[in-house]
Amino acid sequence: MPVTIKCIAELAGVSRGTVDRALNNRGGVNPEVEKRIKDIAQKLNYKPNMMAKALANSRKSLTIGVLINSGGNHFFDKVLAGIHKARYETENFRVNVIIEELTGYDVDEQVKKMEHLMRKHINGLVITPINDELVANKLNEISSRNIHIVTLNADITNINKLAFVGCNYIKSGQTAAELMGQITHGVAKVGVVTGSSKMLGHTMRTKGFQSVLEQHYPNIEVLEICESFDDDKTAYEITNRLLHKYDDLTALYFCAGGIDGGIRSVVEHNLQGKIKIISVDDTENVKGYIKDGIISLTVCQQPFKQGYDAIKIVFNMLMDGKQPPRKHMYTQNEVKTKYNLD
Amino acid sequence: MPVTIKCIAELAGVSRGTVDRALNNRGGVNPEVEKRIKDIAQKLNYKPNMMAKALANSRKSLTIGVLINSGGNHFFDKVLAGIHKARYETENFRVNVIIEELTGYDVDEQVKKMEHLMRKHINGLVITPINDELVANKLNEISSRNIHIVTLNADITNINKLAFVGCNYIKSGQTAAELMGQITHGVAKVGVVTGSSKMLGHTMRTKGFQSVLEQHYPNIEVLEICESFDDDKTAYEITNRLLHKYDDLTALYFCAGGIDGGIRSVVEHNLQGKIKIISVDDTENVKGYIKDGIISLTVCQQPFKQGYDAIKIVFNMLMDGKQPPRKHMYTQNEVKTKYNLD
DNA sequence: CTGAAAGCGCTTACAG
DNA sequence: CTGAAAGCGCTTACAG
Repeated sequence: MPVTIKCIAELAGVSRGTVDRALNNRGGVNPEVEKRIKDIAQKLNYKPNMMAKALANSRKSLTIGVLINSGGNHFFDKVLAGIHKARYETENFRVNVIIEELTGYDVDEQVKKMEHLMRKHINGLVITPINDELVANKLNEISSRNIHIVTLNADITNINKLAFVGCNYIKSGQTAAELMGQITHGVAKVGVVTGSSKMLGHTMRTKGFQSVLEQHYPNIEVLEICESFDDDKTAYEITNRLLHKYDDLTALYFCAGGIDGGIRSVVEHNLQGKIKIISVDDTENVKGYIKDGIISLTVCQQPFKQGYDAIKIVFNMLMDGKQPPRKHMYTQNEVKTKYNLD
Repeated sequence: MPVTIKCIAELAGVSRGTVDRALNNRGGVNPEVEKRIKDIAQKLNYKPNMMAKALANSRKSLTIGVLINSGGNHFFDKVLAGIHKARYETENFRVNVIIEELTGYDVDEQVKKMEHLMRKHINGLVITPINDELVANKLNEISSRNIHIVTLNADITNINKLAFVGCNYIKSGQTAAELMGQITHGVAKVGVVTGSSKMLGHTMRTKGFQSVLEQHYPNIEVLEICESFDDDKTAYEITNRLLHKYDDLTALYFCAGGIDGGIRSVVEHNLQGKIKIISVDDTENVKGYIKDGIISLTVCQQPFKQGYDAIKIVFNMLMDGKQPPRKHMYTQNEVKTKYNLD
């Protein structure tokens, strides 16, 4: 028979309302009484019943806004699926989740959409922010209005947020480097195709990749690091250029969007299976390349979990005032190859 | 404003009690009325409020028994942690989780403990079964008494169960083989140290391992497959024997318990870093070997999630009669190397 | 076969 | 500063 607010009320000789006010620091309780109540709760190891809390709270309704750069980017399909699952689960609590999708990385547009969400009176915001000062300023303005912010998949510095949920980009790059070392026996010349130096995550991945090579694999040389801007056409052209320029190139690391374009170039040069390729994420196309033996392995980041957890973190804060356990909630860097793709 | 039982009651012109009885097939409702109610619910897309259901149901109390072969086996530490987390979360619903630990694989003892749990009037059972006929018979007897069974980490055939939660052992072995192929450039002589041919999972791992080598890596030869019975001392002796017998051995696959013993032998022969080693799971010791570069990589199986999900599946069945989505709930085969250990 | 009422544990507007 | 009461949505023993 678990301890309830009723037990505590009886032991403290007060009403249940007072116990509630004391335990939840709602104010307006005689300090001595409050202390007595808290002591009793402590002693009995009181643990509030979440279901009952939720039910009682369901008279108010909350809304969480989501602003996500998922337009035209299939990586985000699974992130969105995770968001939808969390949305479904939290419906019972009268929380609305409104999703705004964005294509590309236009700062003004992102800020505009943030303002749009504000007008809908959101109580929490999940966002894939562009790492830009204008965005940071707007986010700080939002957070100053007591709206809880979680950055999802991409992070931004100097803002007041509840948490970041996403990939540990450094470790992602390090893991790729370590495996590159292992599958090449430590001897290779690598071309790196990244996204954009303006994306914090992309930069960290290449840094992690290089640092491990420098420390542990002196005979792996990074020939060049090029930017695809997450675009297939650009990635195709870059890869073409790399393959022409370096005829001793033996490996490629695709660590951002545009993988399809890069692979097209490799196949057109009839180099599939001849150069070692490591990539990130496991979109349907990447899975196909792995099955075909074109890509050796890919380092993934649990996109579904990212979407799901981001919503749940805001939700927990809104419902119970519970902070997430850490500011940086990293997902696993999952290495996938032919036989553990799903 | 979500649809509630109250809305439906009003529209159907009956009481809320009747709606409840109809929607949950509790019987004793006029068939025509029942149909009318169900039609309305359908039309309004009624979705019961889980919190309210849970609260109302919390007057009955349920108990889930756990019988787990975790004695003296650190692999199960995380499985147990997952079980404890689920136990904590389900406490609010008045479900008791009682855990019985078992050391070793004695059939009689396992059956005895099952009977012991039966006397505590469990409503569900989570078990790591020994694949033995006596155990199967007892499990079928238990399931015939309407107790829901989930097999955890180890499976058993021919029993009536809700689900199996655990590793996809075949894919675990296949993944190891594929990576062995990649890190040896397809040329190696491998010694395999497995657990016991009587453990379904161990057998499947070695099968998966061999099948991929046969199909895709003709120049990797499996020298011998030996059984450690999950014991460090035995694994140590086996590995010693392998290293003496085959002086052309270039790789080892440790795919069950006893890894510490095997590694001790490798180190005593001063072969660390010289032969490629792939293992399973990520106990603290294994993590150390990976950091030291003795083990190249390890294929893990999300033990925490296994424990957590097993309890949750029984719980969902008990609370809402919800079947798990699949009979075989496989966890990810996670490949871990130096930089993505956690 | 059906309804009215009490209850699960917590919250809150209202009255004092 | 505090209590009594109604309410969140669902369930169930009881009476008819």
